[in-house]
Amino acid sequence: MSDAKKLTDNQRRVLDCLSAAKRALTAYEILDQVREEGMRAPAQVYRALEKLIANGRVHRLESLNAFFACAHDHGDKGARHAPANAAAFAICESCGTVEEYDLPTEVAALKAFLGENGFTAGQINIEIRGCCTACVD
Amino acid sequence: MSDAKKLTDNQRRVLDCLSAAKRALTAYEILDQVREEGMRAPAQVYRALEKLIANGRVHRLESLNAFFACAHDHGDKGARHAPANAAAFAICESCGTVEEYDLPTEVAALKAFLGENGFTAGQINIEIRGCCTACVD
DNA sequence: TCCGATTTGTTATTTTATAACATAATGCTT
DNA sequence: AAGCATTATGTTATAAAATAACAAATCGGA
Repeated sequence: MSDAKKLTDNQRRVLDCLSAAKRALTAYEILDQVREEGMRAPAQVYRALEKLIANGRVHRLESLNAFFACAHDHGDKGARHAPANAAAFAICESCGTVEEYDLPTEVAALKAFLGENGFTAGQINIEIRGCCTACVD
Repeated sequence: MSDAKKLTDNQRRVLDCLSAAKRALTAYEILDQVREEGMRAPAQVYRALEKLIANGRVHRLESLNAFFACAHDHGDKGARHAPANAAAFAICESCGTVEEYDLPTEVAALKAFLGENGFTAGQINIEIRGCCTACVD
């Protein structure tokens, strides 16, 4: 009873494309790259992304309207995200590189704070714009 | 030498519209409401929003593609956000209500953590989807 | 009052994302 | 293996969100 869902061909194409990038790609950038593999329409890409996101294999970076392959292990044995986990994304505004960080402590603190204010937290999204190590020179 | 910028008529119209809402409004929802006051085109709304965001009077909620009036005091004397501050937005998925919370401690911790990883943090965006007090019943 | 900078109004276009629907593939259950 | 539901696919069209470009108007300080 593994959580791993077998990916369809289209989902695999989209995920491979994202995994090969260090930065986030828009749906249309992905489409450009998978066109030669037979995917022709935006809806096909968006559908694949929808599933990949549901599986925890891809994250959507809201502030970029773009998508990023999850840094965690999602091998065929399927170690997907536990729902309680959450990540923060550091986005370099110079080179576009994205780093994903796990912040279990910080996220727990945030949920606790919100809970005290009567808010039941679900999906948490943390995105930080800035400048990465390679670009500070 | 106040930080307060005097708002233009269009900026005032857009801000008033947002201030009257407890939820975030999209640019086109704003446009619908200010049409009767003479604003006709998306570009006019987006331009007003751009300035209001730069002034710290309005926040953009990235995960909604929508805009929200800042909860802080921005009277004519102009207490705008210090750049170091950051906020988190709790978005109720049931009623759409948005609550803005200051999280100076959490944000400082986040910046420190990123700094240790060689990342210089700029704009920080934290958005939490969930369920508000009024909607848990 | 003059000059530069900013704001405005406007039209057109780009970018991002869904709707709708017929067909095809997949995975159970028997 | 046959039937049946579910899920995925391909396709066309459209909606929603944001920006480009440019001429005209307005604002604010020397």
